[in-house]
Order: sequence, then structure tokens, then C-alpha cells
Amino acid sequence: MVVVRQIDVARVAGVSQTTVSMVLNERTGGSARISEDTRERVLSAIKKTGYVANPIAQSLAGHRTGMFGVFAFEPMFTAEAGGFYTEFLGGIEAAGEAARKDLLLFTSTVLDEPDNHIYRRNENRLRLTDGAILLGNGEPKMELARLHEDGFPFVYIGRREIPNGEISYVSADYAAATADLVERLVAVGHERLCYVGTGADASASIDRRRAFVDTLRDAGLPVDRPVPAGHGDYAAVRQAVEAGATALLVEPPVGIDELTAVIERAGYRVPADVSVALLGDVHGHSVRPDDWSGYRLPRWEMGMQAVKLLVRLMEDPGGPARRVVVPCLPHDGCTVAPAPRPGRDRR
Amino acid sequence: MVVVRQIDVARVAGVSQTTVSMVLNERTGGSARISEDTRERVLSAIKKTGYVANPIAQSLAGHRTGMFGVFAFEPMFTAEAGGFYTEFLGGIEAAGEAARKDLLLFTSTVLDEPDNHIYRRNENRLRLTDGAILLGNGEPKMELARLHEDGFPFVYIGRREIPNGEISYVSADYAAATADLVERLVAVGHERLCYVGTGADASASIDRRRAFVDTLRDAGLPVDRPVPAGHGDYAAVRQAVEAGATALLVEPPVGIDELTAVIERAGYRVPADVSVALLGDVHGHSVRPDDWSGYRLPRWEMGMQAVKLLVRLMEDPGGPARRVVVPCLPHDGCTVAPAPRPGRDRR
DNA sequence: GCAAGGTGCCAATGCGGATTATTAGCGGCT
DNA sequence: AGCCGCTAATAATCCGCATTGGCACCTTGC
Repeated sequence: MVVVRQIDVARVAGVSQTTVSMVLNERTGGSARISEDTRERVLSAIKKTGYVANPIAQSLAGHRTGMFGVFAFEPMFTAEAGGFYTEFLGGIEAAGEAARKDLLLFTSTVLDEPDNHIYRRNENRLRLTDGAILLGNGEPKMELARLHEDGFPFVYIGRREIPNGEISYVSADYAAATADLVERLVAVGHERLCYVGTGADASASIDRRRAFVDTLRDAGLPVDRPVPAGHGDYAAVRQAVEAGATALLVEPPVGIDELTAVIERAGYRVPADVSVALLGDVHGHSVRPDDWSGYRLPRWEMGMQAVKLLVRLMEDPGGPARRVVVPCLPHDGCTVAPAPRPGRDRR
Repeated sequence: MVVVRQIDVARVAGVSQTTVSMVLNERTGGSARISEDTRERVLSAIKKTGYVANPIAQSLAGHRTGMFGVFAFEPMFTAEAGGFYTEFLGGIEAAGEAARKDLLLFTSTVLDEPDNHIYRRNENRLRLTDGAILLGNGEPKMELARLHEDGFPFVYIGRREIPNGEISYVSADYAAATADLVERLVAVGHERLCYVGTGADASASIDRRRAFVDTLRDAGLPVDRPVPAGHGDYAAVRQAVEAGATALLVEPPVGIDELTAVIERAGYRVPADVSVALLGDVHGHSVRPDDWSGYRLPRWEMGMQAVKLLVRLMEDPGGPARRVVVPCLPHDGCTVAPAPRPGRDRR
């Protein structure tokens, strides 16, 4: 691996290393004056020697690397993830390109230190970059808190909170999307809607449930309690349907396909008897991609916005946390239909 | 952004920066001796100050970055690419993780310098990494040649040749897969096979055509000339079918869906009258993913092997170019069937 | 009592480039 | 002649860390 340094160029051109650096950086202010004659000698020496800069040395001296980190707390390209992350990456890639930044993708699985993804063995792997986009589930809160304390600029894709501080994130507007979905179902005649969830207390779940309850209440309709489901157990869902629910709003990661199968096995048709809508994307499950109705995450847009946010964050270091909320995308598949006429036998 | 350096740790522990570095690196050989007492003082100072290493400085001093570059000569995460690259990345990610390397993903589109992807403005962007995996179409031969001259370790995913030298690559065994496919078609009764291609002189195309011709000849069957197709023009294909061809072997990037549509519009049924097989993957086209028969690229495996190759390359700098050939994956969809019985009206 | 051989630590140096402070040279002006 | 002002280029530093060579301070052994 042949390396040509500035000092080598300088020797060829008969000048000092400083002069070479100055020609390359075209500094105009200060006392950086290079005569046209010298500049040309240096440039020709660069061409002759085939000099290329060492980005590592530049970074050390210049305090910037020109890279964004992308850190997922789970592997991104596995078959299970099934392209879930690539849309985020598409937005990140596009915005990163506009910002002229390369993407440093960190591998996430940790072989020997299960709770240290970013910090391990006295290293902060992200420090190699000017700032980072974080995504994925299972993030250790401690690491986020430490990153924030260190003053490292980062943006999470997805809403995240930490104990002592505020972090920047891009989130999807689950509340608005859920409210909208409920309204659309009500508009086509549904009166008994049922919320099927995992009972998780993640902020996204809370938003969705609240929007569900509020919207139903505003419409003057009865609000049933959320029904738990998952892990192959859909008994409660079946009961709800038998009790008269005509529309199910299903929260990921509950699989809509399994749920549909259970309902149909119980003798109901989807969507003729029961409409099923999905509140967001699932990944890691085998879901027929476009068949279901509901709404999906604007993943590309979220990636895009995250980078834009990061750029703004870096322009104003020490500034406050910033948040961007992106609308979800309504999606019409074939699992939602108008409510069955009342009185008609649903079996 | 608060930074703690080794010198700060040293001051707290009452030792020199050298000692801190030595404690961290646990060098045993030479004159690197640290007493247990001192080591503990340093370690506690590290903990107290919250020191984390600066990877850039480590790289500059240590000559390694611990990163692999991944350079695609076209955007990887666009809707058009449609997940084509993610399988490669999956293999790369998995193997990179095993090698404890992070992935530096370079953005490829060049705004102002169309022919300089890797080298631009006196920089070699890849130099930030210890080695790189290259993939994608449209690579400028000059850059590959220069990279090779510079002695930078890299592996191409896909067979590539340069004028003055040999580069390392991982390629798919198109020849064997094509021969196998022809044999399978012959085994189910096909006697008039037709090769549909773009007429490109890429090495992969040459391999496929040769395997097609050789295998047919070995089977004692007539070898028709390859039929050109593409850009919406399938007249020649239609003629071939009307002249009696019962099986079409289609070379990407010709779209199998369009082709099938044209044949069916001409009154033939696929696969009852005409079998259609695809010789590899298409991307950037709207092809129903799993319906077609033929063979596909072992993309995950190729990514995996590329990283392994790169690791070996780096262990033996100055060694010869290395190549790995990976078998393709036969794929059974619904576009291939036994040959129609002769004499039967195919219309 | 003193050379030989360990031990434990540190000053100095280098990695390659950016930035600063400084010097050298030159002409004009008093 | 002496001073000023300006330009062109260089020497000296620094970025944070790893590594080399060497210096004190012990032990041993005779």
C-alpha cells in the first residue's frame, strides 16, 4: 500500500508541507497567501505523485469526519427483518447524500457484552462519526442517557424518553392516524370497535389507545376495554367478536394474519362480518404485505427527517432537543369493509 | 461535547499518559510493565473520569480503523432497487459481525463529478477503511484499476476484470446453473430451447450463452441462435415460439413478466405451451417475486463470502487476487412445465 | 561493595494534516 | 538610513494515542 503524504508532495514541489496543505484547502482568510506560480507547482506535484489525502489524519486535525452513524439495536438485514429497515435507510441515504455525508453502519449484535452496544471496552463506537441516527427496539436506556450526557448529537427514529433529559427523535403520529382510522370505520357504519393490543406501556401504545378511546367517545359510541392478544392466544378476541364487535383495531406486533385466521376459523368472514385494521407496521412476522388495511409508518420520510434533524442539531450544539412528528400513511387493503347490517345473521 | 483524554486520566491517577495507554492496551511484550497497584489506580481514574477512547486518534496511531467499506456504484435503498441489495448486505453484515468490523456505507451518487466515485478531489474515500466490498453496476474501470494499483484491499461482488491486473471477486456460477437448467428442461421433454438475451458482452452473459450452447449440443439437440429482446420489443421472441420453441431461457435484465404477457397475448399459454425460465435475478423491474422458474443469485452467500475473502486478503497483503465462485440457487416457480406433446395443437 | 540483571515508569517521538505565529523579502515613504 | 506595510512562505504546534528507548530504582550474586 503505497502512501504519498503532503510532505512528499512538498519535497517534489520544493515547498513546505504547510504550503501544500494551504493549496489544498484554499484558505482565503488570515495570512494564507499563495502565489499563482507556487500553487501551480504544488498542483502539478500532486498530480505527479498521485497524492490522496488521509481522511483519518484530516479528521484528527480537523475535528470532523464527514460521516453519520447509523446504529440499529438489532441486525438490519436479516430475513426476519424482511426489509423493514431498508425504507428507513432509503430516506437516510437520500438525505445523507444531500448533506454529503457517508453512512457508518454499526453492527449491533454483541457477542460478549450484552448490555453494551454503543459503549464497550472504554470505547464509544459512535465517536467516529459527527452524529448518529439510532433506531430499532431493545435499546438500553442507560446508553442513551450517557450518549446524551456526553453531548453527542443523535436522533432516534421512534419516540424515546430517558430519565434525566430530553432526546431528539422523529416519531410517527400514531394518535392522529388512529383517530382517523376510527373515524373512517365509524363512517362506514361500525359501532362496536374493539382494540386488540399487547397491553404494552410503550408510548406508542398509550397514544393509540388514548386516541381510540377519545375518538369513540366523541362519536358517542360505547368504549369497550382493550382486548389482549398475542403468543397464539386469541380467545379474548374471539369472545369480543361473538359479543358483537364488528371492527378490530390490531396493534403490532400482534400478527394480523394469525388473528384473521382465528376469526375465520370461528365462522366469521373477514371483512364481510368483521373488519380488521392494523395500527402500524409489523416486522419480523409473516404478514401478507399489502393485503391488510389500516395505516403504515412513513418509514422513508422518517429516515429523511431524522437526518435533517441531525444536521440542524449539529449546527446548533448545546441547543435543545428537537422533535419531528410525521403523519402515518393510511392504507387500504382488503380487510376492512362497511359494517354488516344489524340483525343479519353473522354466522 | 465533553472530552476526556488519556492525559486527563493520567493526571487524575498521578501517572503519565504513556502509562494510561499501556494499561488500556495490556501490552505484555517489550518493556511494558505496570504494577498491579498502578494499574488499579489508572482503572479507577478511567471509571471516575468516564474516559472513552477517540477512535480517530487510535486509527492514526495504530494504522487500522476496524471498519470495512461497502461501496455500491448506485443507490442501494431506493424503491427501484427494491431490496435487491439488502440480501448482499445481510451476508456482509453477518460476516462483518463475526470479524468484529463495522460497515462504512458510502453514498454513491455523485453530484458534481460523474466519473469519480471513489476518488474525488484528491481524496480516496475508501481509505478510511481497512478494506472494502464493492458492488453494483456502472463501476468506472479506471477507479478499480487505480484502487488495485494503490494496493488497497477490496473484493467485488460480481465478476469484474481490469486491464492491467487481476482483482478479487465473488461471482455466481452462471455456467453451471444454466447447464443444469437446460438439462432439467430437456429431461421433461423440451427439444427446442430458445435463449432470449440482450446481446450484452458482459462476462456473465458470455458464460450463460456458452453453457446453453454446450449443454444442448451435448444432448444432441439443435442450437438456435440467441434471440434479442428488451425495451418492449419481443417480436423476435414471438417468431421463435411460432417456429416451434417450447422453452425460453431469459437473461436479465429482460423482464420475464413482460415477456410472458406478450406470449400469452399471442395465444400461447405459459407454461402449458411454452415454458419460461429466468437466468438469474432481475432488479429494478416489476417482476412477481416468486412466480418465475429458473435460478437465482445466492446473494446472501455472496456477501458472506466476499467478507471472508476480504479478511483473507488483508491477512496476506501483496498476495495474489482471489476468487470465489458460489453456486446459484435453482428456483421452481410456475412458469416451467413439461414440453407439450408433439403434434398437439399449441394454439 | 559493586557489577549484572530486573522492574516500573516516563519523556520523546511519530502518525498525517490543519492552523498559528513568525520570518524573510521588498518597495515606498519620510 | 530607518521605519512601515504588505506579501509569500515557513517553522512550530497541536489533534489524541501508541510505541520506542532509556532512566532510575531495586534485587541478586560474588
